[in-house]
Amino acid sequence: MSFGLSIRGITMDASDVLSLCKRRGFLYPSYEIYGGVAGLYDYGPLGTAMRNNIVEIWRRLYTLGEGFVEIDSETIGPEVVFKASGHVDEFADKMVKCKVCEEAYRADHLIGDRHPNPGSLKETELDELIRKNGIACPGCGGELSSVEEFNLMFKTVIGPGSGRVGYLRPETAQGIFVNFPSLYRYNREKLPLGVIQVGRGYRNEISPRQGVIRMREFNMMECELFVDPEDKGWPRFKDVKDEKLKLLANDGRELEISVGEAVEQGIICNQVLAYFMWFTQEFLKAIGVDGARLRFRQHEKDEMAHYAADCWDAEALLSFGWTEIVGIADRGCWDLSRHIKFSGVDMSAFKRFDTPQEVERDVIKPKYGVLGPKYKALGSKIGKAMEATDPSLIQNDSVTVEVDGQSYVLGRECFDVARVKEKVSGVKVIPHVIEPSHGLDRITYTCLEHAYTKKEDMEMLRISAAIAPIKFGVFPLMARDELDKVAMDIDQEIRYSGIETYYDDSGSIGRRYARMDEIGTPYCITVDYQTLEDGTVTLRERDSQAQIRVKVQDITIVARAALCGANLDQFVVGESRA
RNA sequence: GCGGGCGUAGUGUAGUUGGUUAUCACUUAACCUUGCCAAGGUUAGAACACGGGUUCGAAUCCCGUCGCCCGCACCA
Repeated sequence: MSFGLSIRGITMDASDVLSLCKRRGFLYPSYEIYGGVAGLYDYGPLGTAMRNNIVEIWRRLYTLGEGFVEIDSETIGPEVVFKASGHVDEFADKMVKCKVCEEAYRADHLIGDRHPNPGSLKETELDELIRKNGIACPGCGGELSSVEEFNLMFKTVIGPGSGRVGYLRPETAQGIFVNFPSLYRYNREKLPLGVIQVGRGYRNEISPRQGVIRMREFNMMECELFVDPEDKGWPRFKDVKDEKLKLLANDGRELEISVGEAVEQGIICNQVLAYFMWFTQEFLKAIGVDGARLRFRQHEKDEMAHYAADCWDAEALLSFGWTEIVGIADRGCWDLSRHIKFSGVDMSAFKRFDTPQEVERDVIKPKYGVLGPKYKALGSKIGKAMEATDPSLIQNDSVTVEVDGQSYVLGRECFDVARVKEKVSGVKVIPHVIEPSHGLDRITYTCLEHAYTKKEDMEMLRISAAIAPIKFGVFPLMARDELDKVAMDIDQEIRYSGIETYYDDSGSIGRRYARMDEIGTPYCITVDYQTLEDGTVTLRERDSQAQIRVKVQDITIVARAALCGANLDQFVVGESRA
């Protein structure tokens, strides 16, 4: 594919990156002293710091930038939540496999109409039906294995004894949906309402592979944006409509196109989805994901999740191939509708009209004076039922209502039809949900792999300064003659100003620079003999290896300016060094 | 779950017709040295995945377990 060609030449072995990550404290395989567990990884000191930086940038973009709110919901949920979300049925498939061709099938599908409700059967019952009916592999006719449940959610029990069945959440999203009524009230009953959540999700993957790309316990940053279903525009869309996106549409087209055109041409189904695709792209670039190795791929129609109306994945090119790191879906009203159905709670939003509308309509007015004597105690019940009946249902001058399971036909003598005026100040709508959902571990790993460079056995991470776990290395050129003391003071001053540093006085200066390069520290400050004479130090930039001299007294201001990517010329004293 | 491959210091490795104290490099730490990009020296630390068997003797052969990697399948 054409996006691949532009990056040909960057060949990467994930094991190099993972090896460095383990060696330098970014990632450790979990429980390694016991042999490890596939699909579980721990973040080391540097990995944790870096991931925290990514989360903080993301959080600020959504809360400060877009005015969204953040919540933190539980990771354990009762079964009904995941019945409503569809995960219980989607996850807990009863599977059989052909012993010959190894094709896997859903057991209940194979039963077909040999049973009225195959989906309700237990494994042993399914087994029995398959054997009794001599059902074989539909593909090759081979013998089938016994039925096994493939449950990709971690099941648990809430409370002692037999308790309630619960699951570890497979996504953070449901925690937002179930809180929608409270959040909507919090937002003073207005749409749009954006809610974000950062947290862990759990999926008992059959076969986790590829390092942190598919984990059994993983970190997500999810946003659920509730919008008016009839208005999927976005106020800031006009500001970004000329920005470019690289798209791989599900009609097979690959194109680089502006956000505005993509919506006009119907490639992306609405403004708000397109806006957040751009927003996602900017976020990813800001933390150091390589734009040349980033694209958006539209889900195939049959690939689309059970809830999605349209879905685009932000994919990064990694050594494993193009890998989904963010999914941006229009989930329509699916989630809220399901929770309405399962909980019985009204989770609609009230869409107030600008001016209340007067609506005239006909209503049935029962004549209680006639109903009472005729039906006695049932009279008022029948009357209420008649009031609730639409006058268009009147047939042959009579209306039929059902009360306590009994039908009553009421003739014209029992009611009038009257025209009434009603004030309607709005309508109830079920909000639609736009969901940018980020795989935090995959994003973190992408930053590491895209930052990884190797020159003649020298490995380094060109991590963006914004997310680098250590911002400044501080060294004395020699650990003597007071140089170390001065360097320690500078180190402390920068740390106390809120910037992460690493003090190092062991080994040659080159080795110390190399150590910092390897963990992606963008800048190093070195105290040398000139420092003692004129109060200046060298500031060395990682990628260019260029050095400038700056005043010790300016050091925290310079440090801050450097991290913001500001031009440092105004701080330079004397000659710079290549 | 199936098929294949593989488990030796933090990392990468040598070592299998069974044979003394398990090789080398990098890394790490301490000291010396070192006036800006992985210099050098001395010393130190650190490994045969686990369990059982065969044998006078097992990293090496056999059996089992566990784990990892790759493919198949699965992937909301």
